[in-house]
Amino acid sequence: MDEKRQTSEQIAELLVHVGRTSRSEDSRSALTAAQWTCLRFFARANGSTRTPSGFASFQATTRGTASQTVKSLEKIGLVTGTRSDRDRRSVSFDLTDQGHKMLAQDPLRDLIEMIDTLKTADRDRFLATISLLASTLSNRRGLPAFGTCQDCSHFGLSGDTAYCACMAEELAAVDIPKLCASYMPTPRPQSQGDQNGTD
Amino acid sequence: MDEKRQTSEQIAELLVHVGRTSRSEDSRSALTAAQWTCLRFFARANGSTRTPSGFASFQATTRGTASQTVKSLEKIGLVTGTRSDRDRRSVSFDLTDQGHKMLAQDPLRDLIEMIDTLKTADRDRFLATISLLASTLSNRRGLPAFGTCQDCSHFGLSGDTAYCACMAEELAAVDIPKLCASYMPTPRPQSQGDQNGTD
DNA sequence: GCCCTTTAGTTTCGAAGCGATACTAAACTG
DNA sequence: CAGTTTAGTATCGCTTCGAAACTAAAGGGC
Repeated sequence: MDEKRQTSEQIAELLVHVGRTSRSEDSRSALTAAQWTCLRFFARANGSTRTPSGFASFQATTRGTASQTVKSLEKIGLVTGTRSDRDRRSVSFDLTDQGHKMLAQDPLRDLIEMIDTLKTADRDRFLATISLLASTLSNRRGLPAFGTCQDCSHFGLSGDTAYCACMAEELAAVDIPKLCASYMPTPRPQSQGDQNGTD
Repeated sequence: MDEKRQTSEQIAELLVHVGRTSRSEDSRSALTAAQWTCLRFFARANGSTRTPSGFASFQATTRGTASQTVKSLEKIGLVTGTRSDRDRRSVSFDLTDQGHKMLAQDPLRDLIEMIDTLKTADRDRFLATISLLASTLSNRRGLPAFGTCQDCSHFGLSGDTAYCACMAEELAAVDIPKLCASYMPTPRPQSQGDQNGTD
C-alpha cells in the first residue's frame, strides 16, 4: 500500500527529472528549451497546426510568448512563415534546410538513442504507459490533446484518399502521420497486436 | 526499421511533455517549479544531503541559484535550516509543518495518483525502464547520480544497525530509504568503474 | 450590404529566474 | 600556521515569460 505510493512518487520524480535534464543540456546549448520544443513541434505538426497559436496551445503558454519564440527562430533562419490563402490571418511555419540541420543536433537525441537501445517489447510497453499518462493528464488539466491524424476520430479513408472530417477536406499523404491541434482520440478498444519480434 | 526510431522519438517527446506539464500547473501554482522540486528534494533526502549544495547538484544548477531557491522557501516558512555540528559551514534544511502541508498540494500529486492507478506489473516495468534511462542519462552527462542509501554500495548491515561506509558512521533508520548525494550504484555485473570512494 | 464578436498574430512592459562573479567563513593539507 | 578547498551567500545583468493592449482578418446575425 505505502509501497505502491512510494513507487509512484519515485516514478513521477524520475519522469520530471529525466524530462528536465533532457530538454536542454546545460545552458551552452545552441537553443533554449522552448526553441527546441518549437522546432521539434514544427517538424512534426501538420500545415494548419504549425502556427504560433498551435505551438502556444501545445506548450500551454500564451500566444504572445509563443509568437516570440517563433520569431526568434525565424530571425536566425531556422523556420520561415507563409500566410495561409484560406485564412489571411494565419501563418504556417516550415523548417528551413538550416532548421533541419539544427534539428539533427537536438539535445533530445541522447535520450532518443538511449530509448532505441531498449528491447522492442519494453519500448512498446513503455510507450503505451506514457501515452496513457500523457493523455489522462492533459484532459484532467483541461489542455487540448495533440495526436496524429491517423489516430484521430476525424480521420477517414474513402477509396485511397485520406480525409479529415474536421477540416472537411482531403488530407495530404504527408500530413497523415503528423500532429494536429484538432485531434480527437478515437474511442479505443484496449491495445492488442503484440509483436514478439525482439530487437 | 524507421518505425523503431519513430517510436523512440515519440516516447522522448512524451516524456519531456509529461515532465513539463506536471512540474507546475500553469503559473497560478503556489510555488515555482524550482521551489517545488526543492521542497520535494528536502522531504526525501537524508540529513547530510538536504543542503543548498546538495540541491544544487541534484538540480544541476549553481550553488548561488540553489541558495536563492532555498532562501525563498525559508522566507515563506516552509523550511528551516540548522547548522551542522560536525561542519559549521554546512546547513541542513528540514520541512516545517507548513512545508509538509504545502507538499500535500504538490502539483505532482496529479501524476502520482495517476501512476497509482496503473496495474502493479505495468508500474514496476515502467519504473525499471525509467530508472535505467535516468541513470544512463545522468552518467552520460557526467552528472552525479542520486539514489537511496539502501541501494547504495556504501550501505551495509552489521547486526541490526545500518552503516554507511562513505560517511563512516551509523545510519539512522529514518535515513535508509532517503536520497543521498554520495550515492554509488551497487556494481551491476558488467559495469567497471573506479571504486575510488573518496570525492 | 453593415455591425458586433471572435480569432490569429504581434508588440510592449514588468516581474522573476537563473548564471556568473565575487565574497566570507569554516574545514582540510602539509 | 599559511595555502587551498569547500559550504554558503550577496549582487548584477541577461533572458524568458505572462499580462495586456493592439491590428487585422474572419464569421454571424440582421
